[in-house]
Amino acid sequence: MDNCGMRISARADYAVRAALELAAAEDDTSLKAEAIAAAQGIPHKFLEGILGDLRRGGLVVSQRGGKGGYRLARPADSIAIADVIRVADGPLVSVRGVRPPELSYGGPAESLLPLWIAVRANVRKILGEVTLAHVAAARLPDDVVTLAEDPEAWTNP
Amino acid sequence: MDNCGMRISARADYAVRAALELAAAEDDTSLKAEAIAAAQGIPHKFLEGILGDLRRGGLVVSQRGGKGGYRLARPADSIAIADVIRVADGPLVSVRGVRPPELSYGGPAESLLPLWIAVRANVRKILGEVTLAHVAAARLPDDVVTLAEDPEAWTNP
DNA sequence: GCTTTCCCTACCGAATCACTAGGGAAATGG
DNA sequence: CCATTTCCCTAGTGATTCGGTAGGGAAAGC
Repeated sequence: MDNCGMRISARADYAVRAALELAAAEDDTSLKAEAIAAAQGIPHKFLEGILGDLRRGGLVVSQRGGKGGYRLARPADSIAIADVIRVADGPLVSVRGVRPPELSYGGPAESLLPLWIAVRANVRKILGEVTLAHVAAARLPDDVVTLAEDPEAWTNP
Repeated sequence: MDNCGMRISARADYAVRAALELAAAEDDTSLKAEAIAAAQGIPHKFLEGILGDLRRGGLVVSQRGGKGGYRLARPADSIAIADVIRVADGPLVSVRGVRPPELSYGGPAESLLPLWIAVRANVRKILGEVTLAHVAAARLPDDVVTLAEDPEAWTNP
């Protein structure tokens, strides 16, 4: 009972932070996994696996050898946070392990499906519009800033 | 890698559906756990545990014996979906198991915190304004309907 | 050929998830 | 009082996932 309705996994969090380090260093210099791990306090071998996913997902390119490392495959302003999470951790939102459109509800729960869809659409809207460049430059889009400025958004329960 | 960034657990989904059955039956008749389980296709003993949480959370009252069962402790239009999820499953949104305000990020990830806060605020806004009465009557608030009407919201990714 | 770095597979303990089992306690009906 | 019904509580369980480790192999550069 002490978990949470919706959680962002360590994988997703680490993936985004690693991508942000790459976005910040973006001037053709590539960063080594070990450097990213140190900068963000992420276990190095665990991070290697995540960076592999980002590479297989086409978000990052890698180079081996002495001057090797990772860099973004595309400009930072063309990679949304949602892209990173999806590549590292699968679909953005799911209910009981399946994606909302695959659900079917009966009786008074029938309108639950459109509700989950609305929640998902909203999460998509935010995480799909905010890019690595936005976060790395600490310049979030206006609507996101508005949401985050509300002091009530920072209170716990 | 095939999970999801944000998931709604079976507990939360079941809890909301059970509460919706109670909301629909709301004319002082109480429903037995077995009846709710059958109506929504939820494993009966599992549901009993969830109903216990709802009772301890003050959302539901119970009565034992032949004419016993469960009913809502308050009118259905005063119970938000968020209330049900929180009681059944803990905080609405968390990152790596902790709630956003307890996080601390460094370097280019510094603006990640306000981003998670904004996501959480948005989820709260929807799930906090939609009540059991809304869903049970299939009359969602206008802004939620608008979100759910967009055909793009129903496409997978 | 040597170092550096990425890359891959496998493994691990602990926790969590979704559920089940079994019985005890109260309310009702007779 | 007794039987039935229903909720209530504790404990357990198999499967999966989570977060992380270990070890070595393959390529790039000097």
